[in-house]
Amino acid sequence: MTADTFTAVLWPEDHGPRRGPKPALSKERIAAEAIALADNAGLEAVTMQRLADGLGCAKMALYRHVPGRGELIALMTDTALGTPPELDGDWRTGLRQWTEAAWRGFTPHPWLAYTAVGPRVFGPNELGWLEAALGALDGTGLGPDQRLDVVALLSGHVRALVLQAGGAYGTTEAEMIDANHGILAAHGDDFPLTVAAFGHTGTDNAFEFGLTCILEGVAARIADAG
Amino acid sequence: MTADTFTAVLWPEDHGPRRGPKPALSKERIAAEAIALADNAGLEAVTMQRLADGLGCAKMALYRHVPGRGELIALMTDTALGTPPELDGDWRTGLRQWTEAAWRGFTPHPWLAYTAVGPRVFGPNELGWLEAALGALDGTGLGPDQRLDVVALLSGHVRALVLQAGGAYGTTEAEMIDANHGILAAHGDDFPLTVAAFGHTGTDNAFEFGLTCILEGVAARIADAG
DNA sequence: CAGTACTGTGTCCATCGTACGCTAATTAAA
DNA sequence: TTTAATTAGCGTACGATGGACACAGTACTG
Repeated sequence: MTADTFTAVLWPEDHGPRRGPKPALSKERIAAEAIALADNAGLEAVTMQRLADGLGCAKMALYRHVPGRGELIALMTDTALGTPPELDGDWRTGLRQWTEAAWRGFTPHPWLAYTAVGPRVFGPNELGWLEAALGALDGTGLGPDQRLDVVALLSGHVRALVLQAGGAYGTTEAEMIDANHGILAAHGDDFPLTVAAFGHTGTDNAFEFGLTCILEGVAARIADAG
Repeated sequence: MTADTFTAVLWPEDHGPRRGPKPALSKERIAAEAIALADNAGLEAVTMQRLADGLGCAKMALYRHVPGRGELIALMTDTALGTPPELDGDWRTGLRQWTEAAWRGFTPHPWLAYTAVGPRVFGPNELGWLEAALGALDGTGLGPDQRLDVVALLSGHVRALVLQAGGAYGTTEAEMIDANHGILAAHGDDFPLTVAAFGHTGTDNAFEFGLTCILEGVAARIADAG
């Protein structure tokens, strides 16, 4: 019931010639403006009013093109994901390319980590990304379930890193870091290992570390299966 | 500035004897009721009004104990996380215990996957979980940054699995699955591998698969470092 | 007993998503 | 060419939300 409206927005059908006035708005324009808004001011800044202001139209005009806010966010999400990358090489280099492309794609749109998550209706771009990753795993001895697990593992890693690097919008990331430093200064005796871990300046590449770990583990499973 | 209020809620200071009327409410009661509400009806059902109704008080009474909704959610989060587990054995069995305990802890509170994420002010329980995981990694040759990376990897895996298993609250998970089946039925020609992957009934244990992959990869890095 | 600090409450407000009906524009049918 | 059907954008209105603020009563302190 509600899911139908998501499908309608994400998979538009080509209607014939329409009758009324020429539309001044379009799903594409709305999505582009909403994405820009979310990139600049965070997802919670994407309100119907602000969106309409940015587009120079009335708030209610948006509802002619998008049934509601949820569907709008789904549309933003699939649009911002963009078209999937072309992969080459064996499964390992292919998956590495895939994950790095996803990382590059997510970085300018940190809010994707909140919207491209959980049970949801897939859009064409998202399905394309999934298909590309499964293509890299084709020919390995992994079963269908396990291939999906691997994709979930890699996309989960990208999301986690985006969240870690990104920052909450309500309060600044620097504020949070300050607050946590203050907490550790006050209660650090109870958490010595944590204090020690945060004491060192983080110079390593968390994305690379996690990606290598995952691919190493997947290689072991492929070796098992083969 | 805003982060201060989070610290104040999560790390309460012991004030001396207070003067006014005996409080009928407490942070603990509020948190418990809010957690129950979120477990039953989803995080977005946790509204100040409903929370007050459940507690039998006026909406504004809540603000005497919790400065705002954000801080309330932070409090719910740290409370629902509970106390960290005791680990034994080598790093590998310790981390496995840790991750399985987190998985068991998250399952009754799927909304944790949305709240225990991103830059945020840590509460005592959350720091305790972190300390426990770092304890398991103590003695391995990994550097401080890499230890934090491992913990992020494991907690990210738990979150991803909770989201996958849980379900969106707005629309039923079954609805979403139906919608996606319809989409694949209509546009499946463009995504043959995806169709094939979803065609098989998922009998595997995604949590176990991912956990094993990650631990295998971490073992390789520890071997490198050692 | 006075004063003071604190809890719970009622009222009020800006903002949010969105339902509904009107108007004007455009094309299909007569 | 007229007329009817359909559609885009808009204005108004409504319920729900988070929260500011002032006021009441209550308990401890002097």
